[in-house]
Amino acid sequence: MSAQTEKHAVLSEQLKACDVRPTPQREVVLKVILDKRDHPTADEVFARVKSAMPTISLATVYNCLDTLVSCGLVRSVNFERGPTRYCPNLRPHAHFHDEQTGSTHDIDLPESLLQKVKTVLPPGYEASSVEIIFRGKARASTSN
Amino acid sequence: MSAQTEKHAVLSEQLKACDVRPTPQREVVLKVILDKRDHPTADEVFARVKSAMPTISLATVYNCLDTLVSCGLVRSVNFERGPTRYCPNLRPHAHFHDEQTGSTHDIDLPESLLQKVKTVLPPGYEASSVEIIFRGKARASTSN
DNA sequence: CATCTTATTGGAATAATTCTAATTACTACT
DNA sequence: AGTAGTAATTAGAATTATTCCAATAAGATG
Repeated sequence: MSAQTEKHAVLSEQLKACDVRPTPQREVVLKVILDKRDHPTADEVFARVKSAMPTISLATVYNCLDTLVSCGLVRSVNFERGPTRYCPNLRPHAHFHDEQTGSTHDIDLPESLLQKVKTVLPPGYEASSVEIIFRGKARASTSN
Repeated sequence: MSAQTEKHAVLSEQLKACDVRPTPQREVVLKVILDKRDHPTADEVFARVKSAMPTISLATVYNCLDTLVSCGLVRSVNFERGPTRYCPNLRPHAHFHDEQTGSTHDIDLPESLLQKVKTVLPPGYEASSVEIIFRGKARASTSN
């Protein structure tokens, strides 16, 4: 089995495991998000996907992204005003938003910290997720 | 001095202290945000402001909100996809977003926790702010 | 292979925000 | 007070981001 075919099979399995039909569109959307590990907007995903599949529509990209988010293969993030961004990193992590460059960096979060943070919740509050966004400046920045 | 006049004077002072001209529009926008302590969108602020000042324009509401945010009298928050919301609570706090009701609750954050959270940042990262958003369900919910 | 369901498509519709150019309100001088 | 200069407001147009819709296509089920 070629590397290509195998990679394809992996994506396909990930989708099936979430009970969503592994359509070519979903596979290619998932692929471009996993390939370049940044935080693209739907439009940016659309642009990247078009080279592999020129006939795909923007509506489908939105549909696929929503599907991938709701089955947990991709996370969506909203920094300030502006389009929703999509994130391939599924480990618990925070986002650091560099205000000078506009770039976004993932910051791994140990489970212990997440637990600690949840202790500020008054009784009766059940958090299913915790999102942490830092803003500021970073010395060396390459990713986004 | 009447309570009304005095309140007016306070708002006016707050604006001047930030080096922004205390225009009637800015005062009324700030007032409606401080009066009902929820997390309104620009449109909701516009609707509330219109009863006090029917001639105000939506563009002005956006302008005033931007000004108030940048001089630190109001905070802006972005939950998922959707319009920016504005928050009168200036104490350090997190937001709890109740997924059933859609309501948002402020959760006070002790300074010690903020410090603790910042320890996850690698060297070279300087955070000027930390935003924390919980999502989940809360037992008793009234505010938003 | 007929039927039923689900996904995709392109375009129109809506929502949220920003831009623009014209007017109005202040401020600072004289 | 009068006027030049700057800043704020206004209404509406323009832009951006996203969703909706109706028609077609693809896949699953029996």
